[in-house]
Amino acid sequence: MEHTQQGISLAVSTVIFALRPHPETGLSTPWIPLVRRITKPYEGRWALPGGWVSPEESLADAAARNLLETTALKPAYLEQLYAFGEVGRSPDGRVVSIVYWAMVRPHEAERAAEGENVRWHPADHLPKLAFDHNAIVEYALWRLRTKVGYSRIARAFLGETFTLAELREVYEAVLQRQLDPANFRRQVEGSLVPTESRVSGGRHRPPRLYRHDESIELVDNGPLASP
Amino acid sequence: MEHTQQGISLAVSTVIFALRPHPETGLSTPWIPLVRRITKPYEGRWALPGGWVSPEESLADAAARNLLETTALKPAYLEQLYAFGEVGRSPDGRVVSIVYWAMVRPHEAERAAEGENVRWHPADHLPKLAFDHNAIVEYALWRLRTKVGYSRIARAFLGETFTLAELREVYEAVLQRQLDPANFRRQVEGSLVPTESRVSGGRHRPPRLYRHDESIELVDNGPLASP
DNA sequence: GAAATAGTGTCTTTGAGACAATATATG
DNA sequence: CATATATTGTCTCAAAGACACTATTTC
Repeated sequence: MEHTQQGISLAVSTVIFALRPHPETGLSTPWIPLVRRITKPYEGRWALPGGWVSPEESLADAAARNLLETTALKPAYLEQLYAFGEVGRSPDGRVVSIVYWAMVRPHEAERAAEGENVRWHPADHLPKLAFDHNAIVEYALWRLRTKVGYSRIARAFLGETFTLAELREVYEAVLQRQLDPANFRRQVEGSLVPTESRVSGGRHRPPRLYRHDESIELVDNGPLASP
Repeated sequence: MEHTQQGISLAVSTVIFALRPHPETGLSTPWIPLVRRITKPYEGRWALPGGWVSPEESLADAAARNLLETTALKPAYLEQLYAFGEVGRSPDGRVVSIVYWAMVRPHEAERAAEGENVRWHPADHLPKLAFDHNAIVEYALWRLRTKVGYSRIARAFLGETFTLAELREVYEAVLQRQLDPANFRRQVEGSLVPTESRVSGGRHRPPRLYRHDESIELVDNGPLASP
């Protein structure tokens, strides 16, 4: 195990969210990729993707690199969640984990390397994970739901253009409740740019496509970022 | 310098807030204690109190211990702020700092050990600090102001009992604007327990004393805390 | 035209805030 | 009683939500 001269190891892990249909209800719901541990503490258990921080990379870079290496995913949004450093959280030495959380677009999520040791799970129905990772995912879910309520990050789950129905379905998937289409439109319309395109093909009035207002930053660069 | 086997040092620092009169306006405003650096990187500069994390203590314990050692203060509220880990933030090796922020009561703040190398400063008018500490204080101030708006932490600046005017002055000091006494009363009254005591002595109608609703937790135990 | 969703209009409720009015202490 | 703050009352405005209604496409 790598560790500091202090005898403390510094790790980075990431809770990666993508939206997929729920296995039972079929409704869109958050999923996360987990990695099966192949080394000693908690061997065989599912865990959050992560690894050690190297001296030449920032914490966010370490999170992004690790995410790419273990799942081949590039996140549309990445934000620091919390630093977990309780003494007994790893049975095998002292580990402080800086945990990030991320959102990936559905097209990106399909490319995710899935296999024997990497698999997606519905975030609200996880097996018993290694370390304190169950509690960490709970907290990340809480942060996702809270932040969707007061910011515009929900659109990180979508592509370049989208209909209001698609955006509403993202909110419904995250918040796990139905939203009124009429009221929803009024709430988000001001921060969206309408395009001239519409989506035809459905057996109903074709909806307009919208685009993100580019003046709104999607990536969280942390408190030190200059605006 | 202590550092990990990874070659990364793990530090803890704390932004400690107490309310005192502003040197110019005389109005109550947030102050923070700073420590003068007596060792090489940024020697002579003011910096946030902090130190290295030892393997036997949690991050929050390390913050509280360090706070006690350098300023002799016990916080009424302590919460993790952010983990700062940019590569170049210390000119002398790689340092990752887990930063906490704290609130202390006025009675406690008076006991603070002040001297040549420890001094209180108004948080909105600081000298050029060591490392990235100016930006960190900015962020802590932002967190304090934001959180006062949607939670009940403001009362961590007060003692056991207090009048509504005293509580309102805390909000006014943090938010830096006047609040209507009538509307303020209605907003906070539901979460306070009225006592039978009143404060006499002023040349006006004596105000009632209130107490915290004990069912509301003041200390932030982090996302892993079981409720 | 039937079905289905897109999109608009309107009413109610709720909370924040401005501000007037009344209450009760001290000197 | 004058003064000063405590405390209550009332009005306005804005946002959220419920829900009726109109629009436009495919089949």
